[in-house]
Amino acid sequence: MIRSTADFARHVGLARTTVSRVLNGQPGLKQKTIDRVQRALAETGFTPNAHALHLRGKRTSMIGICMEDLATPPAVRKLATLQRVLRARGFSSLIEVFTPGAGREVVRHFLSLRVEAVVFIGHFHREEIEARIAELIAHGIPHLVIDHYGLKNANTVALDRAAGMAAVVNHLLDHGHRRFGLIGISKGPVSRIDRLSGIQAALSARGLDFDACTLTLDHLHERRNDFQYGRKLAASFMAQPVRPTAFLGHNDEIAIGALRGLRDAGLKLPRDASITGFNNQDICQMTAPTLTTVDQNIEGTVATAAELILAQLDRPLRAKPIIRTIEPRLVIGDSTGPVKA
Amino acid sequence: MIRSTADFARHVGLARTTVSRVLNGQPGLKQKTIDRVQRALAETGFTPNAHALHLRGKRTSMIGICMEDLATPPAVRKLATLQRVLRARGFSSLIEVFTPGAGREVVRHFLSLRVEAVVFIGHFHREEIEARIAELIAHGIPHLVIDHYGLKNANTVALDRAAGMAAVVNHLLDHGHRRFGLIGISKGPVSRIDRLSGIQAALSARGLDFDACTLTLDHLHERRNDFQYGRKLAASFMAQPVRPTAFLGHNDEIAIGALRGLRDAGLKLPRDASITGFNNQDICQMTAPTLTTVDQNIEGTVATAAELILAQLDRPLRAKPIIRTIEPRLVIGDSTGPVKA
DNA sequence: GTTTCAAACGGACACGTGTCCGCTTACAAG
DNA sequence: CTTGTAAGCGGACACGTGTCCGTTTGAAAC
Repeated sequence: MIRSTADFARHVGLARTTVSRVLNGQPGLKQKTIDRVQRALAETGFTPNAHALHLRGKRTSMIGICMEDLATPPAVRKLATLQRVLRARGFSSLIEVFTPGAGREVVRHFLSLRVEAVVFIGHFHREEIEARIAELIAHGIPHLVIDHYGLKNANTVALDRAAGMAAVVNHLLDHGHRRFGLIGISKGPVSRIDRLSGIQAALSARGLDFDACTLTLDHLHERRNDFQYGRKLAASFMAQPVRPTAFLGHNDEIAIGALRGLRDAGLKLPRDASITGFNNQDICQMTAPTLTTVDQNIEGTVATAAELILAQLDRPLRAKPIIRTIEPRLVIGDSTGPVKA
Repeated sequence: MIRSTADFARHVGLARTTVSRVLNGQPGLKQKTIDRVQRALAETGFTPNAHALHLRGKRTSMIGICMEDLATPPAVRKLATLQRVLRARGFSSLIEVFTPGAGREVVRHFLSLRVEAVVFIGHFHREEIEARIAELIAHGIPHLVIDHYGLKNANTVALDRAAGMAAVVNHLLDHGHRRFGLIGISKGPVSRIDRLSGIQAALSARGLDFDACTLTLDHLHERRNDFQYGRKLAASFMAQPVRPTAFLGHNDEIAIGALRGLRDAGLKLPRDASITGFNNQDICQMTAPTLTTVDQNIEGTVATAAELILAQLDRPLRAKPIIRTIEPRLVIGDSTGPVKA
């Protein structure tokens, strides 16, 4: 078994140094010798040990990617896109799921492998990820966070979810809606570009009061962010004495669940109610009616992210964190329409 | 910047060898010294260079994973599950998309990184993947193929799709159906465990003729395996003089597309027609009616795959390929029912 | 002050690689 | 046959690590 250039050179019948010079394209070699080595290379499939190369000073060309999870379609699409972009630039992707509490091990592992940068995709436990980022900075390793906006000292690329929700709300306001049901959009700690702040901004821009215009029933069911949760919430809304004319879903699954819940209650959409999702997943086109939603512009997000990461590789570490906001795009489907007269 | 145990030892004020002995838990050290090193370790976050460790003889604990694509939900679920299982066993996952023509580079890259095994997930260009597997065998690297059944000399774990389709067909036969429309299930080269062979087997087991009982219109539209394709196919079926009473979808998306197409044409399901999918994705529970489908048992598949891969690591390479077949499970939804009287 | 011994030190080596550099070939020109 | 030179040979080194082993240190015991 050929395990080293020494083995390989023996196999070809040349000195190790000569083979090495061929492999690295150095001059002063007879064409015949070069051909001989190339042929043996193709035959045996020998590949120099990447670890030894790195030890000698070669860059690892590895990028660590920490995923919040590998279950939600938008997260996976970001990962897939990022992997493709990085691969095209000659980098390989080391992927780990950043489970709460195991973050330290994940980042240590990346550090021990001397990755050139670490990308985080998703939303994380704030203190934990900030500690990891601080660790990376201390080691001089570039990092980038996709999605989780508002972290201290973190280079971030995040969708302007507020703008997305504002577009949705404006679209519905234009259709005459004034009472909004929030499906899975809870009130809590909010950053500048979160969904809730976008709703608030859009409403107050038209002189409407947020609390008067919106209704949330999230406390009635265990929060799950999926189809069944949306369905249950819709049923609960139907049981209310006065119900909203439009429903804002936290994501597409939950919106489709709510859509189903409303139809179960006998409503025709968009005649009797409007409903919107978020993310523009494939399923938005599979429902009847098709779902009005917000496209994340994942291509743009990842392109920006890749650019930022790669730009950091050869330069010294920046002191000031880089923040980029991605503009979403409203995708109008058949699930929204004029408010019922 | 601390880049080596030498740097780190200098930082702590100890000899490199002493630090190394602490890191590797050797005896004969004063507790005070151990504590001093541990503390500095926690403070600086120093991690020994994994590449140097491997050069010294330590295993890489890396597994290469070749994906056919990262876009289809079942493939991603397999990846996510496999990654989780491997991580739990202390292995990290190096993921690459195996684009046609680039297979050689991907495998070479894995070899240069001295991965301990390579897993392929999906269906690939037959000759290319067989060449890659031969290359891996020649290098003494264990491999495993998930899904692509029938490859020469390949260790394989694959779903028995024939059994899945047979279960579906039997379910429909029990409901009195005798005319089946194939939605995206084309006749072509077929392996023993492919969907088509399952349909054929189930029909002939009841003395029915395959060609008389099935109808395919795949030639009418460009093959795409998605929602829109299913929808178009359903419309085409509706235009036929005699139409099937049951439709067999190649996957869930296509089935849901067909379901939509049939409803567009005014049919009520399952009263006027039955329809089935394949894969048991989340969306099967989101449609009205819910979709009868076939569950892949991804957990079982991946558990088997992981077990096989890990079992190969410490033993010498087997001469005979290992083949495991996974039994699917019929999931009955509301999209199938008795044939219209 | 002397002895004793645990504990730390530090030089060496191997792992696989690329590169430098002095040495040995072999072949062609004279 | 002598000389010149291009081409290949092979020893050495560094990279970061763990481990072996002989040497030094320092504090406790006497």
